[in-house]
Amino acid sequence: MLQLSVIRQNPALVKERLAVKHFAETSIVDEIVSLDDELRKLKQETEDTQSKIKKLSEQIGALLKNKQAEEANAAKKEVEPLKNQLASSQEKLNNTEKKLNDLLIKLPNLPSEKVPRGKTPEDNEVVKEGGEKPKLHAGAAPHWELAKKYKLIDFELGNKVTGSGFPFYTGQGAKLQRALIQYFLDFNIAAGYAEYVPPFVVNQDSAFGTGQLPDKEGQMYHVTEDDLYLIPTAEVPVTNIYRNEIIKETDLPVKMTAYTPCFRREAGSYGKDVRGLNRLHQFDKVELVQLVDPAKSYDALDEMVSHVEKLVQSLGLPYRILRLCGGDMSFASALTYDFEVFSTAQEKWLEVSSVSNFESYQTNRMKIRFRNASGKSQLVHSLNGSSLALPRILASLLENNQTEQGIDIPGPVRKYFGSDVIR
RNA sequence: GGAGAGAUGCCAGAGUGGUUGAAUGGGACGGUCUCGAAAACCGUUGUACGGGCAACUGUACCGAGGGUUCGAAUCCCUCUCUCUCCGCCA
Repeated sequence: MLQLSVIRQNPALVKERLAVKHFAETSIVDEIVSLDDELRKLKQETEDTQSKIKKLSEQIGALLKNKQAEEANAAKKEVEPLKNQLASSQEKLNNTEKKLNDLLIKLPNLPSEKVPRGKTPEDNEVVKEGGEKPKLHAGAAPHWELAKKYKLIDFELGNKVTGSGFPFYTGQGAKLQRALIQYFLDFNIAAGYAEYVPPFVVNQDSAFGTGQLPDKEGQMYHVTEDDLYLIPTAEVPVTNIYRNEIIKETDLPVKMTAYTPCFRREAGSYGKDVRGLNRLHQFDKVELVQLVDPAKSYDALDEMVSHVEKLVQSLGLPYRILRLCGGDMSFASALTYDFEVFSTAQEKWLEVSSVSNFESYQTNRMKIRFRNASGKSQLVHSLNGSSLALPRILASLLENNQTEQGIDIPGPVRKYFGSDVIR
């Protein structure tokens, strides 16, 4: 969530920035400012009363030690009305605090200066295009047909065992999936990211910390019996590793990578986009997370974008990088770059990575801080990005690399896959 | 799942109602000493929020949430987690 101090210092600027995200309820900002004023007054009031009670209690203690029972009783009488007063101002304080918090949670992160204006995906800015779109032979097939032809993925079997959106990867398909994961992880580790295998379910606090709750509750699978959520991305458990921690400045930047399956209910999204591997309820992804000094977070973002770009390039896929417009970016993000690869047989761009700087939006919820040079604790900035989401990479790879003889495996993946081609 | 024990500062570990934000030891940091280092000695060593230009100051925090009391780390209740034993099991 946004830092209260930012809102207090410049409510007008906050409103102006929120407009870029097409966030309409700007009156919330004014409400927050006035609730904050009220909160400080109540706090002062409460603390004054507490202070008085504390002093009297100390006196009572001293009196009793001196066996001055009568004086002690008199002092006790004095405390009584103060306690009533305390109870009532404390109740007001709690109510105000809760109201303030509820409103604070409703505000999305402020978009950075670089975010293009605009409302829909068409307004996203293409900042770069790379790679070659291949010319496919006549009769080239979309990936779901190739998957069937080479027995790589069994969608029907997934339907039978679980339901739609939960495919089986079989034989060479399973092996290719595993090879890609391992290649991606090694690529990240070589760039200084520490590998984790996190839990695939998280508790409420963690889901709240990265912004999935309360905003995107319907997006996650909820294990009600234990009140746990299946992770929609490794970002959730991995970023939460540092929840409520103060990181040593010398340990920054913290760079982490993790492979996990991701579970998304995708409620209400059916139709043409869900064909084949395009949109699944369970998919594999290798994720990057960084926790950095706030002064360096945009450099870190650039570095992550270029890291992911190198990875995509190494696979030889045609790609483009988009800077998301205010209307298309996520609630918690300040600036997001999406990577899309071209799926030649479908003639469609598929999103395979989303790299974002969340500034202090997540870390303020999670209280992830570091101690700065002057000894003060300060929120770090959090960033994350996919490197990469497997199914759409697989889809694009199958389609773009198909020949009449088989499917070519990209150079760097061959040693993991153990072969140059799928036949 | 059953029985028992426990949760205190960076760590270990005292503290069972009254100057306890918390003994003691270790670690870390600063200093003295040294050519340098070790040892020894001295000192410092929490977080959050509020007030103040600042020195400073108020409040809260001893797993979490409630309660008893003039006063709670300390007593009571609920929850969570950890450990030991038994059961089950990849």
